[in-house]
Amino acid sequence: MYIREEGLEADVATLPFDVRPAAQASFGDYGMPLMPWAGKQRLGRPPMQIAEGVAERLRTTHSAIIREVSVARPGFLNITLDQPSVGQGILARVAAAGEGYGVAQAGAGVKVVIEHTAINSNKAAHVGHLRNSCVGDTAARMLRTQGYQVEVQNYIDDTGVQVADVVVAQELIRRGELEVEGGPEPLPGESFDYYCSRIYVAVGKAYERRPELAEMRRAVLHSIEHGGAREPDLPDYAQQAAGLSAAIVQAHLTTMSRLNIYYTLLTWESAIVAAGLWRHTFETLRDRGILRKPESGPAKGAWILPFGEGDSSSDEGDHSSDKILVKSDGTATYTGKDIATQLWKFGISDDPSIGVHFHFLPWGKQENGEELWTMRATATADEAKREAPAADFGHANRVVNVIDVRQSYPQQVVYESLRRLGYVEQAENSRHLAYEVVALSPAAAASLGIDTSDGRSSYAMSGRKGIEIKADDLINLAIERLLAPREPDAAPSMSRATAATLATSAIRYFMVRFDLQQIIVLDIDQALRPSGDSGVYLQYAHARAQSILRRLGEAGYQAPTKLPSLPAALDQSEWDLLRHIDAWPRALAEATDLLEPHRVAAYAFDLATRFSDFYDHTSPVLREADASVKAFRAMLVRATTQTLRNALLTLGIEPLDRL
RNA sequence: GUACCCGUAGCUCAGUGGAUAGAGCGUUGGUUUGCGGAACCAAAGAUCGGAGGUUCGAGUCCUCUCGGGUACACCA
Repeated sequence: MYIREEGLEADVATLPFDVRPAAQASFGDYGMPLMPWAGKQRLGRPPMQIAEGVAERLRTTHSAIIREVSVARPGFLNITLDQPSVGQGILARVAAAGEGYGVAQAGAGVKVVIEHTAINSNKAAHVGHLRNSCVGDTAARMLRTQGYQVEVQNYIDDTGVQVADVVVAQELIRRGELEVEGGPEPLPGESFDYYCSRIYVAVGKAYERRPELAEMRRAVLHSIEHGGAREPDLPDYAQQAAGLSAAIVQAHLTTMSRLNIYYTLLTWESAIVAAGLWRHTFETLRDRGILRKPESGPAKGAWILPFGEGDSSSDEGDHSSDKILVKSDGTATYTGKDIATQLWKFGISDDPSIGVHFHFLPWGKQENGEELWTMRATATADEAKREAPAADFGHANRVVNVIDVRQSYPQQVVYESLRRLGYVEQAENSRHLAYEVVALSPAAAASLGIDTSDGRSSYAMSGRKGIEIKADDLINLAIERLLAPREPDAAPSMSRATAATLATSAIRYFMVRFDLQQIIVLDIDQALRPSGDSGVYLQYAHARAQSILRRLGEAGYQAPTKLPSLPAALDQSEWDLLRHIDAWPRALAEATDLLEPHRVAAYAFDLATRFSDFYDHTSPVLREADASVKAFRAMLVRATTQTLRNALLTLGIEPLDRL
């Protein structure tokens, strides 16, 4: 309008409309820099003059929601809103949307397969895996709010040496040849995955002392990878390994369900190999001339994917930038099988003529009531009756792989392979959601008996060496700390169930509140702190708000569902709270587009602090005499709980109504 | 060697190229009668690792550099 009236030649669409919340309350509510409009390529006049001009036009429109328009150097347009009318609109929107406040349809009709957790099936989950699962589960929940159809897959590498190692450990224990810290038998109350972690560490030490065990390890691994091929007098290692993997995965699922983390489908590396998906993928890559088989050099006899600029050498020796997909003994590498899995996720291996067929069978009901499915290469006639159609799984438009940042290079190889096979669109719709690792603080490391006298600021975990904090241990410790009386003589103040929910809140919040590229140096006290910027604080804010609503109801007060008008003057804390509630749908949509869960955590914390502000700066709703003020505040509290509730659910935290 | 990530208050971290860089923890001092104090208020605490550059404007973008981490395996 300004441009037209001034008779200026400019394409309005090219001008940035960069409206943002004001940096300071004294500027107004929203600000918009008009400096970018000033350049010679744009309007060609000083920014202050433009700002004055636009401000004048805005003033003369007499909009109901704008109370004041001002201008500040060097060219900001500041807008102060009419609080009663804008606030009324915000409250009405939240009330109308309810649980759907923040929900959008940007992803309608788009199927996303998101893979997370993916813990090797030979040991218990540790806090590093927890970050993966919490980030992945939160991302899945975020995607669902935007209308995406989300399938959560948990990929289990059940064929590698780590599983073989536990089988070797069991065999050595049977022969009475393995020394295990804590004893070779499961301890009373010890879960199976914990027991396996223990004997896994023990067998690792045994390998160092007894090099001749390498032969046994190789035999077990070969048996697992080829199934059936075994000496008649030896145990069936393949079957033993399969049973082991299933039991450990079940233990992982139990751990994750304590944190409200659930899945749609378990995918197994053994099934991908057994169904011929890997063989088909390999043959396709080979037949299209994408692979090479060097006759000499370090990769002699292996099938490689040429990658990068060729070979390079450094002080540490020669490196090939090629990626080996098939080892010289004919077995596939991790990356090779990852390419096959990625193709399947997109539904590319669907063609019946390929002959790759998976059976999808129920694994069991999860605690959230949803069925978990598993994927197998074969099924008995009986099982086939319970099978789900293969079309229900995979066939994604977009694939998200939640894997730590150290796997960036292999992931890049996977996506590049898709591209070279001609699946350019699928390659572009593949996303490696990379996160940094969890390391241990010196205090945490010392608690595991590690020598920290070298003064390093953090210590890497290692499941192989037993240097790790297990997920269940952290959860249990959190519960104990919450149950511990705050005053020396006081009785426990909450039930065990409440403490468990709070522990979940604290841990999930802690695991996602950092930027993904930030290494988390885990300090137990910091992670489980129940005050300040924490999941527990969010729960208290929510419970306090709920308690106000509950007591209003008990007093027979019926809050109106619609307000004829708001009080003319709002308290600053009321206005700040309203504006932040208003920001939720946009904050959630942006966080989801960027797949940055920490933004949701930050939003929830900001909302909770603004509610606390409001709570402490206004007189109690319960005793409010002025009917219109009471109605407004009751609705504001209701809108707050609704928004906070929606944010907590997105974070996978079950909101508590009372503590 | 090559590539990527991190460096912001004593500590742990936020921070769309935009106005006076924000939280939590810790420190110091406050808040009883009023809806749950695991809360709130106030104070102190930052030449955003360093040097150049681009820009009307840089913690944010570019180049160089210093410190820390990771990857470049027929491991997983």
